[in-house]
Amino acid sequence: MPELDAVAMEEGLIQTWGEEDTFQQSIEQRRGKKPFIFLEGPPTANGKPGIHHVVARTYKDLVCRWKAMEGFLVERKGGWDTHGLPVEIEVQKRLDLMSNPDIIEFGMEKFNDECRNSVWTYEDAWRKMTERMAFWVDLDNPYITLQDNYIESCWWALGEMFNKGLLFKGHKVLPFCPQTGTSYSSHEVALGYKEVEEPSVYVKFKLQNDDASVLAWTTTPWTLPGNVGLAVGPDVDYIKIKVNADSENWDGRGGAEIGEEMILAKDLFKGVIRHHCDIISEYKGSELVGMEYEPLFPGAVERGDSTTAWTIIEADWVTTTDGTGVVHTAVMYGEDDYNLGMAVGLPAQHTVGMDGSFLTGTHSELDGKYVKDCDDIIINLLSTEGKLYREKMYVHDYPHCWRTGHPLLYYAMDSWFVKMTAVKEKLLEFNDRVEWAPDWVGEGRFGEWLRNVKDWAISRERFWGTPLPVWVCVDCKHQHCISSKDELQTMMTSDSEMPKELHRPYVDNVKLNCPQCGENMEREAFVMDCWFDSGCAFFAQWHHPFDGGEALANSFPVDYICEGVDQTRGWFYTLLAVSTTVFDSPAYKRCLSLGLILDKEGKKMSKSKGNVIDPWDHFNREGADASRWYMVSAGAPWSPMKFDPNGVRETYARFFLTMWNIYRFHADYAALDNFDPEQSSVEERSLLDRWILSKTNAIAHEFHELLVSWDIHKAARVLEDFVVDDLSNWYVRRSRRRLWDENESSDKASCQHTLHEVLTVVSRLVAPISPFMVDQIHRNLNGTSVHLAEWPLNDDGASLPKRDEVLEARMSLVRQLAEMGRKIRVDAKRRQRLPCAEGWIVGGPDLSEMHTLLSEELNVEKISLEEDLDRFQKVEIQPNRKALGKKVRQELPQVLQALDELDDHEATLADIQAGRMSIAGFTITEDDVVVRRVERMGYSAMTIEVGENEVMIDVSIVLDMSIDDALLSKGLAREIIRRIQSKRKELDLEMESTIELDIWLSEECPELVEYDWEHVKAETRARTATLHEGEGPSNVDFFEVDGANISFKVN
RNA sequence: GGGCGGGUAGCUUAGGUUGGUUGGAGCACCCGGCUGAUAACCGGGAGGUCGCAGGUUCAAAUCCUGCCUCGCCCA
Repeated sequence: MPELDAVAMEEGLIQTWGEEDTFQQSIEQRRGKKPFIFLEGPPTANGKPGIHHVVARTYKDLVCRWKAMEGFLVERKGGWDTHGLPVEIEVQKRLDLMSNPDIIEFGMEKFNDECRNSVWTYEDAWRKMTERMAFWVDLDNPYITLQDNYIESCWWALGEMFNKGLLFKGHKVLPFCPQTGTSYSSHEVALGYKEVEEPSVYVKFKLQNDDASVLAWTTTPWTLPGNVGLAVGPDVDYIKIKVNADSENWDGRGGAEIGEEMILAKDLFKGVIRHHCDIISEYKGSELVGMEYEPLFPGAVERGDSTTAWTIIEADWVTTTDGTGVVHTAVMYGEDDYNLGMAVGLPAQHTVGMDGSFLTGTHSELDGKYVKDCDDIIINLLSTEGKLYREKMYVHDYPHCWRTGHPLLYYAMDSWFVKMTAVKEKLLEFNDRVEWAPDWVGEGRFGEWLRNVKDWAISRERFWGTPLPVWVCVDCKHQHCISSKDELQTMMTSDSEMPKELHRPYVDNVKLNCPQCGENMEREAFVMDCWFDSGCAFFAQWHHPFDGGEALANSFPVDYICEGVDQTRGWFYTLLAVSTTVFDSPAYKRCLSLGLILDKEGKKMSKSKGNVIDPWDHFNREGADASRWYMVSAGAPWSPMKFDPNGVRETYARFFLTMWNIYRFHADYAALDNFDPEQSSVEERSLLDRWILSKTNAIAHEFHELLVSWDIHKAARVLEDFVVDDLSNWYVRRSRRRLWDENESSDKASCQHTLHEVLTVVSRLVAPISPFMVDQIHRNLNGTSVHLAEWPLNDDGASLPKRDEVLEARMSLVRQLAEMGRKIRVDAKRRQRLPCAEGWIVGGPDLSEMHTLLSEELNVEKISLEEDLDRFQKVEIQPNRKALGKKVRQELPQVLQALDELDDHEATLADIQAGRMSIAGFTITEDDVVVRRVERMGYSAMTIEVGENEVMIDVSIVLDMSIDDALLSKGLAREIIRRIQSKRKELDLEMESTIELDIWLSEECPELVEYDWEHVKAETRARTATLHEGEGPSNVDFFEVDGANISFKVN
């Protein structure tokens, strides 16, 4: 058996899987079985795959593999997300196209071609990563969001929403750059914050039926012509002041006459008003509501049918942290403003065009000018009209265009919405049906989001995406939403052509005949939010409803999705949004939400920080098995994971190497003995075998239960501990001698069968998480791939070996006693190789069957059960704090101290039993104390408490530390054996080859008796052996024990 | 500002719902031991204000309140 090269083994298996098409087989062999539907959240292949993608794909894969082994039909269709802003930005950067007009000039067709190509930049890298990490998914027949079929399904879904009256056109206030003609996502906005100093103004709004003015503050004077309302907090306190004297130090324009009256928030008045004045009355904000004021720029905005325009209105978000407690409201230039305006019916009219300059008719001095150049003009206008109280320079962070550096304007853009607020109750109800892991993401984070659901703005003023299939009549404004290619064909005008594909600019050229008036209809020039695309994945992947009706019927709602927690408001939401509005159903039954991946310092991984981990570093070093196992066992799936590269190394060394060596131990001897599990059978298993088989049963059940409850990390840890601690460090360690036996023995066969069985079960349990090494092991043991095998729990564990809990408990005790024995030896400075003559177990259950195990482990000649408890043990009384605390409460410290000061525990126990014991006025009963039997001083011994709950027993182990010649001889033999064995290993001898041995014992050596010498010869496979007295020649190996020199030579 | 989650040894973490003996592991470090499956393993040592401050209690890592801090999402 060659040394382990995990990477080579994994690469070899990938090839094997490719050749025998194991993935396809694993599906085909379960054809006809109940399906388990996994939906792949489509990645975008225009970014390089990173370690976080490996994490997500591991969780996706392991659940699918597990379910497949459970007997489900688990088809796994791949998918690619190919639309969206990041794609366009990438291309824009490369081609230096700064703005939408630039793109149009460059040519939309060419631009979209570039986008289409750019989408596949890293497809190969994704494929390689996917294959190398063994994520089994069908990448040869994936769904792709840019394909016409996919788009047609999305159109159909939008058509359904339109027909249900859920689609409407409104405005959305977005950060907008007039220079590039582009609105920005929050991500892009974050790129361009700059600290700037700008004029802010306190403006007097003269009331209609009152002498006073209301004072409002704004940092964007250019929005003042658009003012149509003043917002106050209903519970905020406001005051009316009257100027009674001039200000002593005035800076800049503006001012106030003596006798002038102004209204503002009480809390802010001191910081705002520079004049001497009297407070003449106080109001709650709610009392001001409804008061009318004079428009600042008459005629800039048409009143229309609004009854609330230029009045005071209430808004609960108004605070007194800055300004005047009165918020100037220009409906089209702020999100709060817009929402408030819609709620109370303010006119929604622009005063600024999309080029960033004032519209004609705003004001003669402003019309046609770029708004940011008008601050000064506006301030002057206000000042000369007596409408300015103060100006003040203001420093703040303001978002700027990350390309041009110009300030962004918050601007109400035309936008199409899905009326999610209309289906809020449904969303909540459907969400309740989803099994979330962890549950708090569903109830908390996601539930919170749904309870505050907003209408979904689904249109984007972009080029590369699913075109919005809404056409509007140029004449009668009738709207129509196209639901299919056929419908498009039927409705388009005779001079339109069917688009060559369902993208811009081709669809833009199609005109429809208006069913209302017969005029032409033109498409609304938007593309859809790419989240809409992916939200349609569960049916669009089958081209529903045009094809694959059956595929959908069998696969909806899907059983399982799994993505990062950042998808809560992304994909998790859009799937539910689409399924609720279109299908009146949840989209998925189970959702595993994964934590973010951080570097080992807990920082987010990002290219700029340079702390991104390349998965290939680990694939090529420890392999994909260790990488996957590490990621899964490092913490709960939903916890943020600090990725420590060293952890992968540890996982490899501790778990995989150990597992491989267990396998190799079995395989080496199986090969020597021509072991065949089919041919031979075994009547009776030894105690050790029955124990590890019982543990295997227990661990398989536990592992399964933990997977079911999504505690995947705990499952992995439990299994790892079993393999390392139970299987390797106890079962195999204590079984080595059994397989060394060269004769056929039933005990050896029992051991081989046991290892074969246990390794088979372990392989199957590990397979979903780390699919490589265990497949190799399973193939070698059973001749078939583990991925085609049955899950060990499929028959509720009936095929697993028998459980024997009594045996498990006893073995657990023996192992604890072994540990104690080793500790005793260290304390007594007794070398492990020097045997002890005798050992005693005091108390506890009958472990006589296991005495041999223990004596071998502890190198004790003989272990026996000591019946006379008092020989090595004494009674000790300890407080039962729980019982005593309830009884004596605050007297507990005294009682504890009194108990601690007892010296004759034996007598005290008698008193307690007789009811004669009392402390601080409390009678101490047997329930108040724990009676323990612990080792007596002066013995090399240790005691442990074993049992459960009520029945606790003390068990001690005692070792005899005396030395005699027989022991010394045995110890010497063992020293010699160990040196020669390591020499054999050093010489790289075959296990079965024999040697010629010479030993020289110096005078100081204890006598090596004949029996032990024979033992040396047998153990070291010495063909000839000679024992010399005195110092050995200088050219041979030599070592020292207890001051005596021993030399030896191996040929 | 709001919601959710975290903060335990140098590092990674268990425990926390049910308050009760000395807060468990692994890695790394030191000492010792063992070894013909093992790159391992076993025993010991050192390393902890269980984020901080209050509170409840005879008793708090655990329950309560406030704060600090990190992460994500939202505003």
